[in-house]
Amino acid sequence: MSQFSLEGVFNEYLKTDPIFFNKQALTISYTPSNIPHRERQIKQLGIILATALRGERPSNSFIYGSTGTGKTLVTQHVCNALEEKSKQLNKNLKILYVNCKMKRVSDTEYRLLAYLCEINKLEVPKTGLATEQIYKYFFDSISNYDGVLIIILDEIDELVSKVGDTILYNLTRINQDFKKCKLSIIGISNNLSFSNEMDARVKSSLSEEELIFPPYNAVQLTDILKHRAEISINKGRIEDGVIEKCSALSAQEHGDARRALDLLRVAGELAERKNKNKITEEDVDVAQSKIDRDRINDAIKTQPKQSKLILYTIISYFEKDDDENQNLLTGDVYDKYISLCKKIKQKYITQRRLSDIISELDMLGIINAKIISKGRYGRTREISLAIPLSTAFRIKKSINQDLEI
DNA sequence: AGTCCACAGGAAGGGCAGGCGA
DNA sequence: TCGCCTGCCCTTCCTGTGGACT
Repeated sequence: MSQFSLEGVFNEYLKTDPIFFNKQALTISYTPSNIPHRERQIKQLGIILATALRGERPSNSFIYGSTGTGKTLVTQHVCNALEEKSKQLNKNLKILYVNCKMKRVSDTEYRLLAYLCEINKLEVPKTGLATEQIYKYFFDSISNYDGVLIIILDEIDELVSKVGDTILYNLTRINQDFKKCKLSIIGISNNLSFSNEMDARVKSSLSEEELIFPPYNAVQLTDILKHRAEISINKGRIEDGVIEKCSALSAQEHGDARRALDLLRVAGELAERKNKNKITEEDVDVAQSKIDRDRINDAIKTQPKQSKLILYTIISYFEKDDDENQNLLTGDVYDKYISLCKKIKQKYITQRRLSDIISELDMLGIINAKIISKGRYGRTREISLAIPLSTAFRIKKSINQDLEI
């Protein structure tokens, strides 16, 4: 067996001329000192929250905008500044930030409250208590707090779709029940039509102020990327057109700045690994497919066994390149899925459940499931793959290894 | 205009795993 | 260990629906 030397790998790496000098600046966790093209929103939110500096309750606000439009960044930026200022003025201000999408942290009423307790420095069990009890703990913890409390609920649409709006209703009641604590809620949502899904009372008390974050266009994205590249990538290491390409690709995807930053970062990493002098447009292309692949792989890894089996069934169907070109319908998937389960001696689920799983796979962007009506022959979903065949085959292979089909 | 197909998808609840306090 | 709680995955039962067919 040939002995390969890690020492060699490390030395080789250290010999290369690094492309980045501060890669952190190209990640979402980085908060830049200035946020281009969001001046209006920063000012608007600043005006709303400034009332906290006089010890008054800021209006509840709702922030809308699709992914990567700077909602979270702007909110955190304004809140940080507010916190700083309130310290100078010796005012009581507490800001609790929760990302409602984080699995196992805040995707249920109980977990959200437990998390709020936790970041409010109150220890509660992660599970085991009645939800009422956890409400009591949280309310007790803030009932005597004399000051302004701002709760930021990021991805609030996820929360409401999973657990309903009861929790929001209960939170908005705090101001009536407690005299000292002045609570303001900032809801951040990717879904523009989301507020229509809420109870009218919750909606009216939550949306006292509304801010809209429009998607960035390609020119604005270029601007943002140039600014970030300056503080993260060594001079002269980006080929002309790379930043523009990242911007253009991301502008197509609803003006998502996060995506643009990821593209540039991953392209840089790829170029660095190949020991290239400059990041090229070709690296951006490779980065694009790598990001898609990683996203899908991560999504599939966390899926339950039955989801994997169903996805396996669907991919197997498209693998056969017979010229029938027939559409795959829910009923077909179910039949094929049942025979697969019988073949490998697995328990199988009902069609009702399968229907839900197909919806989930659709939402994950792995398949397209369009509802169609075939008139006399019923109403069903037409299923196709939303990912390249090559990626699908790779996924199938990994499910195969995982489940030993 | 009415029928009927093949589902979609809502509602309610079961069973199990896992965590907690007593 | 037991009882209680939540989360997750699932089933059962049900109503709703778009459009080809009669």
